[in-house]
Amino acid sequence: MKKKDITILLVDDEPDILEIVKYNLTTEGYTVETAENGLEAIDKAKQIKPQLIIMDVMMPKMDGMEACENIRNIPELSETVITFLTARGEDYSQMAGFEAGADDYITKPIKPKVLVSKVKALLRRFKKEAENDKIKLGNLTINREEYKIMLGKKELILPRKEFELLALLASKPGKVFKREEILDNIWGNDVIVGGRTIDVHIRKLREKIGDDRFKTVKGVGYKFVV
Amino acid sequence: MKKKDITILLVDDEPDILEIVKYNLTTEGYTVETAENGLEAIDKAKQIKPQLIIMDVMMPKMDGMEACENIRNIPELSETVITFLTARGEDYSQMAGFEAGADDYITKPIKPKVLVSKVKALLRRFKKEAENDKIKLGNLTINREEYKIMLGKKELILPRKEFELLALLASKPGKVFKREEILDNIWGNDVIVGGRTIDVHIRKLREKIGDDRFKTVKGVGYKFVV
DNA sequence: CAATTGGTTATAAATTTTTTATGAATTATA
DNA sequence: TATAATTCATAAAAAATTTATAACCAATTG
Repeated sequence: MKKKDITILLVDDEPDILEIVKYNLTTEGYTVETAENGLEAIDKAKQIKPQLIIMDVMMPKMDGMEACENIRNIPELSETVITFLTARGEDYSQMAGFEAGADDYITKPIKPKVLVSKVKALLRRFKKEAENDKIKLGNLTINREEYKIMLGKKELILPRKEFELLALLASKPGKVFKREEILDNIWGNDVIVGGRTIDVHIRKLREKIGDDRFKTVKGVGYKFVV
Repeated sequence: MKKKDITILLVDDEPDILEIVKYNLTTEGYTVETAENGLEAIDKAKQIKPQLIIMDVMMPKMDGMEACENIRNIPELSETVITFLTARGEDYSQMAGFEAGADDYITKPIKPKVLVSKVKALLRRFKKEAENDKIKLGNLTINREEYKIMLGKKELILPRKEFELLALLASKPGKVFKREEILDNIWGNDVIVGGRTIDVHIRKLREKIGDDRFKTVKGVGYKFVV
């Protein structure tokens, strides 16, 4: 499952919060839907079957708690993770919230990074499904679960960075991944590495997987070809 | 959109910070404007419509927070990304800033490389616009994602400049692109190249794609014909 | 501490890009 | 029309950029 296919339902009565949280999650690549109160949330949840619901506790019409209980009773949403937005210190709501079936809390005021990493953590189990997917390309199989590569009959164990790089390039054979793109995906955009780091990893992959599978597009990046 | 067309508004009351950050971003190729307080920032933002505003939180006359709120209320700047400069550990500012409509934070002390990569990340969504599309013209297909050309059944890999030139001309078949226009688009306004550079690239394209596809309009420029 | 991994650096190699020089084509002009 | 002046085409050389690779170092792991 790609990030884009992960839908998050965001419920809050303050448009400002909706906007900024939605922005941050959308930027991360998730699909985000919004609702402004509990009733609307239940409706939307039924429709879009989100993987995650982020919901304010206090809302007009129907508060988060009540909505949560309702949603928990909908069988097709049993897999959905529900997390509450709550003002820091509102301990009582947490207790009550857990009884209502919430999985986690995010405290206000919201910090973008905390929010995003929390969401990622909560969605990990959904991503795992995707990660378990084996990528098969000709005689090459990338098995994420066991972190190994099958090259024909031969089994290869790659170090993490090499594995990730291969997995990235192989996730879209033919596509040229720009250096910047590779760095963002595998190193993260805060990590600074020298200009030759990618080359070195590519070389190692070429040694192990085969020289001809990795094409250099000079001035642009690299691509994996089948 | 080329980097040069991306304008960043930098707001800080310390001239040292302005200078060093401006230097780093200018070196990267961005156009950088500066302001020294919130009031000036709002003025300038209206004028130059920057894609990104990097603003100190604490400033005289009007602090970053207030300026941020103001800017967020200007419709034509709704797409502008705002990020704060904040001393590490100033958590309180993050909370408040988030509510004021900030998108991200950069913590002081500023590390140039981190700054630059962060800026790149923030601007990514603007750049993404023009990136992913195939141009099809008769038996010629320009595939930007894979950085390759299909000429009938034949696959061609062009060097970057040639690829960009072809993509530019082919983006409007029939239109005559003036030399100046080509230079602006592919080399950028401030890169100075000799008078024969374009010709040479055209010749290479003619060799690879076909002599008759590129028409010379003497005294004006070149056009691509189908 | 030995082995592995992730990363850097220096240098070589490859390729791309630009310039240069010369001739051809076109346009302007006497 | 002949001549001069522009402008472009082309091949080849030169310069600049970008990548490949080996060797090395630091951090981590067991």
